[in-house]
Formats: sequence, C-alpha cells, structure tokens
Amino acid sequence: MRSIPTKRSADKASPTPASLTRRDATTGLPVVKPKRVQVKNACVNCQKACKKCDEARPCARCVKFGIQETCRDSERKERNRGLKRGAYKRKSSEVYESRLHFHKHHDSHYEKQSKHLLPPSSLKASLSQSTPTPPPPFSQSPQLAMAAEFDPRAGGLVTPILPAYHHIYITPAGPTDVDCVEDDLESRSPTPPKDDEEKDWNKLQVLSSLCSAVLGNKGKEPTQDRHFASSYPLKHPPPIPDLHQDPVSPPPFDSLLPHPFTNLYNYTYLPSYPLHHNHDLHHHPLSRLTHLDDNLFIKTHMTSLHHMSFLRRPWEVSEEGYDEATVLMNRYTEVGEDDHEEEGEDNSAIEQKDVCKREGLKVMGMNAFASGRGSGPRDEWTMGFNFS
DNA sequence: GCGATCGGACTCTCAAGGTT
DNA sequence: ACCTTGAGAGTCCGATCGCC
Ligand SMILES: [Zn+2]
Ligand SMILES: [Zn+2]
Repeated sequence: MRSIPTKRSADKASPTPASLTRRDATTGLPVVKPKRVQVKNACVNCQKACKKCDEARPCARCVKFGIQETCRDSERKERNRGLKRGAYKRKSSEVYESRLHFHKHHDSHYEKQSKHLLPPSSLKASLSQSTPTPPPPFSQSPQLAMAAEFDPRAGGLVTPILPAYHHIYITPAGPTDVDCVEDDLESRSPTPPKDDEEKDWNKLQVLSSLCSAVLGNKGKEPTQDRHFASSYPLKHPPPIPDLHQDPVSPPPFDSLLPHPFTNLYNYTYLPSYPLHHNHDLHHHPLSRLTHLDDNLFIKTHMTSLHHMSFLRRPWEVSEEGYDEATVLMNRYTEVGEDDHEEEGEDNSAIEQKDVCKREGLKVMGMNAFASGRGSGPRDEWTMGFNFS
C-alpha cells in the first residue's frame, strides 16, 4: 500500500535499480544479491515508514523506537474478483521452434525422415488439429498437496503447509505467440542457445545428481532403454533436445513420424530420453527421465519451479517412506560449516552438500503428490528446490 | 550520524485462463 | 481437475533531506 506522498524537496536523484549487478570492489567479480524476503504483513508503523518489518508483534523496529503499543498488522485489501484478463501468451511455441531447429540442422537420418514425412503443411495441420488425447500413463504434475517447509535456521523441517507455488523467476527462453509461429514457421531462423537456457541446464544437472544421491543411487546411469509405457499419441511432435548438449539421447524414433491415418505422433517414452509433461504447455527440452531400477525412476523437469519427482511403481508411498525421504532430504541439503565431520557420511553426500552450497540450492519443500485421481494413495514424491 | 520520507524495484498472491 | 500466467497488492531498498 502506498502512503500518501508528502512533499520531499529536490528529490531528483535517480534511484539505483536493485537488479543492477554490482561488482566486488576488490575482486571485480559480480556480487549476486540474495533474493529479498518479505513479511506477509508488515505492521502499520513499518508500512508507513516503508521499512522492513518482521513477523513478531511488536516487531523489532517498533521495539527499537519504543512504539510497541501501536504495532499491529496493517489491513490488507480483499482481492477483486471477476476481472477479465484476456488471453494469456503461450510459451509452448519454444517446442515447435526447437523441433524446427532440429529438422533443419541435425542428424541427416532424422532430417531425411522428417523431410519426407513431415512437410511444413502436415506440421501446420497437426498444430491446429484437435483430436482428443488419451490420458498419459501417469500424472506428472506437481501439486503441493502436502508439504513441509524447510528452514535451515529452525534446524530442518518444520511442519506447516506450504502455500501453492513459489514462482521462481527463471525464464528459459523468450515467449512467443503460437499464432506467430504458425504464420511464420518457415521463415524463422534457428536461434542460438541463450545464456539463461545454459544456466537452467546447469541447474538441471545439479538437480539430477542431487536426486540420485538422495535416493542412494550414487549417480548410476541407466543401463538400457526400456519402454516406460507403450506410448501415447500427441497432437504435436514431441520437442527435440539440443543434440549438441545432449548427444547421447537421441529422440525416440517413432515419435518423429506422424501416424499415417491419425496424423498423431506416437510418443514412446524411453528413460534416457527427456520426459515430457502430458500438458503441452509444459513441454521443455530440459526435462529428463532417469530409470534407476524396475520400480524407481527420477523425473527432473522445470516449469516455473525447479523440481524433481521420485516416482515409484506401484504408486504407493507409505508414511514411513515419506519420513525417510524427509530425513534424507535434510541430510543432503542442510549445509552447515561442520557438516563434513558428520559420522558415517560418505563422500557422495559431502559432494552433494558442496554442490548445493556452491549453487545456492535450497530445499523449498517436499510433497506427497496427489494425482488427478483425487484423494487416495500418493502417486509421486516431489521435491521443490529454490535457487536463491 | 540518525531518523523521516518516499520513488519505484522487487516480491508474493491467487483468480483467470488454457488444456486435458 | 490441473496448472500456468500475470496483474494487482504489498514490501522495503536505498537515495535524499533536515536536524542535532
Ligand atoms: Zn514492523
Ligand atoms: Zn511494528
């Protein structure tokens, strides 16, 4: 809430943008500012002064100035309902651009196939087609149905429920309009990888290794491709990974070929191939599925929140399992100075802690995941990570 | 040096919108 | 039902000024 401005004489200075990257005076290296944390509700005094408040009542600032008796929560407006917002922009066009890029510039074998079987007209046709898609083999969406908040200062996990998403402001690539892509599909030139994308990729690698460590898998690579599920048809061709970055994971062959009658893409999941969300909007080349054993695999992917999921078949997560995972998560992410002396800790755990520390990786929460089937057994364990 | 002031950058929430 | 988007609402950084 903005207080009524009182006159401030000769305020002509331009405020320093907080987003501006500063440099360390001695090293010259850029100093990364930690994300500012706000209280949910500032007290009336701090709000009026535009100063930092805290959760306590009276708050520290009011105590400091001896005005504790007037320290109370400020009122918050109720949010307006019924406001029309207009159509949202879609980010899924990245997928099509990525695919186009692939067809134009990668592996000649695939290129030949796609040129032959996937002329621009059929791609356009498939983009606008609206054939119903059967449900995917499992639900892959993170729903923070049950969550525990992680607070290292409080000594680990505290039990309150997390709010819904905590958005994390990392955008892999600039959003474009689908209409625009459809209209301009052929004239588009491939775009070089962006810095942000590279950073996201690095973070994904950290997530993957952390995930392996938490599960005690010690980074074991999947030994063979297995069909996770037979396949399911997609309206659009699946996204293509960047083969420069990920040369060992060719796309599943049949996914490149639209079915001759349905014109749908039969997408077969292979563990070493990036897993994609059933939701078109979530398709992202930086998704990955890693098989650990017959019943356990890891999905790492990124939407607005970096997260990864432990998936178990059959879909049963016992309370003991949940607790166990919580303990593990704490063990691998609670990074303290003297952690390395912890008894019985293996090198892998220490490594993971170092990685977390270096990358500023913080556990945000872990959730037992409630699937689209409503209440009942949890399908998926999800860990939310926050790169601060 | 300290408190008051406040522009605007930054953060967070949550209903609308889009998709299955 | 699920899940992202993004505008609105709110927080508070940091620059400036006046006072002692
Ligand atoms: Zn306060
Ligand atoms: Zn207060």
